[in-house]
Amino acid sequence: MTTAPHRLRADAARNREKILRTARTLFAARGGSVGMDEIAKEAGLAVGTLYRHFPTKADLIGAITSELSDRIFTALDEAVARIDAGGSALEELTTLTERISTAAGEDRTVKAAMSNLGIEAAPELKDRAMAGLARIVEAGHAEGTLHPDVTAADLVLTMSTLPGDELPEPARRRWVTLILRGLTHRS
Amino acid sequence: MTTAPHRLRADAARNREKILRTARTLFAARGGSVGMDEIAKEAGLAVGTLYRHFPTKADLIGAITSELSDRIFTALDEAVARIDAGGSALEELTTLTERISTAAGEDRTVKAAMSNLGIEAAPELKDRAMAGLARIVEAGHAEGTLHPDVTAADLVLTMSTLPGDELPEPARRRWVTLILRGLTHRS
DNA sequence: GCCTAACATGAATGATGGTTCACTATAGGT
DNA sequence: ACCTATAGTGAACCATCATTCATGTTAGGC
Repeated sequence: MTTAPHRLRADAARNREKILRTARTLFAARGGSVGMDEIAKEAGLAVGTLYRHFPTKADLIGAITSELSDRIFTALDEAVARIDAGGSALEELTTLTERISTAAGEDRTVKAAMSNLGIEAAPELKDRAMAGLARIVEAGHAEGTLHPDVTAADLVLTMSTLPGDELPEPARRRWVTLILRGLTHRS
Repeated sequence: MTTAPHRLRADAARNREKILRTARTLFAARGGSVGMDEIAKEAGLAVGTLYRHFPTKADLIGAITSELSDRIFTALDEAVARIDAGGSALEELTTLTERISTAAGEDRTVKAAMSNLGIEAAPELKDRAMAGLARIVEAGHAEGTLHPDVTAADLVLTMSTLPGDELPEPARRRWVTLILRGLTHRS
């Protein structure tokens, strides 16, 4: 993709990892409002070093958000795979929603990424999400467990409005229950 | 309540209103991130004047949020009154949710106030909300239109997670439909 | 062991935004 | 008309941040 001709020097590679690890933790706990200075200090480095690796704060956030997207899409793909292998769509949807809800409660980056999906996410990401969710919706309709008029867009809506750490865990759990009730077919 | 011995001078009263009017509009459109300088300029006043009336930005936001709470509680009380007068709980809940959803989409202060209800709102406010919503829940159970295990806390959850202007109007409408489906009794 | 391209450092810069205050203006009672 | 308590003004102050850059350090090829 990028030209990337140079192998990183050993110390540089080490520092890069330290930065990513630290930023992951701080962003998870307190969101994108943590300062670059604090990230650097916490990583035991100077700000300048941080900027050598990530020319902009947006770049740093982007790198971390990107890692995250991978993990989330993996979970989605696995759910779809299990459904294709004969698994229950309702069960997979439930588990997936619960997992993302928990993650959104524990990591503000997850919450932010999810909120973004609903609105200004790169079309590329949104399309990939829609594609996976569409498979789940299809299977749910075939199963008769999903309300007939529910669409993939509804699931995007569901995922993107999942509450974050502003709500305590029990409330988040309850929330998932209520939402899924609205999506599933009346028995 | 407060000692409030002094009548405001005419020009001061006029300016106070100008400030509130302007702040209402700006906060509605862009949230609490609008600067004090901008509010003052837009109101045709100097910042110092703004600070004479509201010693702190938090005070200004508080004043506006407070006005808002009144309007929202009025809507809630009216809904309860109509139910007491024999109206349908389901219908009132639907209308109330739709109204608040629309308001949250058009006014960021509403959205913020609602989000706050879920978490760090003054117990006084939360209690008042719970009381009104409890009446609706009761009536809904009696009617058989609300899912038996739904509680007032669930309605607080519903109201406090209503999406704001990050979602377009149709998505907000759809969202209300889905949520209400999760709350109402399976027919 | 030397040398230098890579890398790290952290004080300084510039932008933003809340808040203050010494000074000026005026409403409204006399 | 006059006086003064009230009110208004806006430049300046300060804290917070992202970002830069002149200077010092070091990994790793020779």
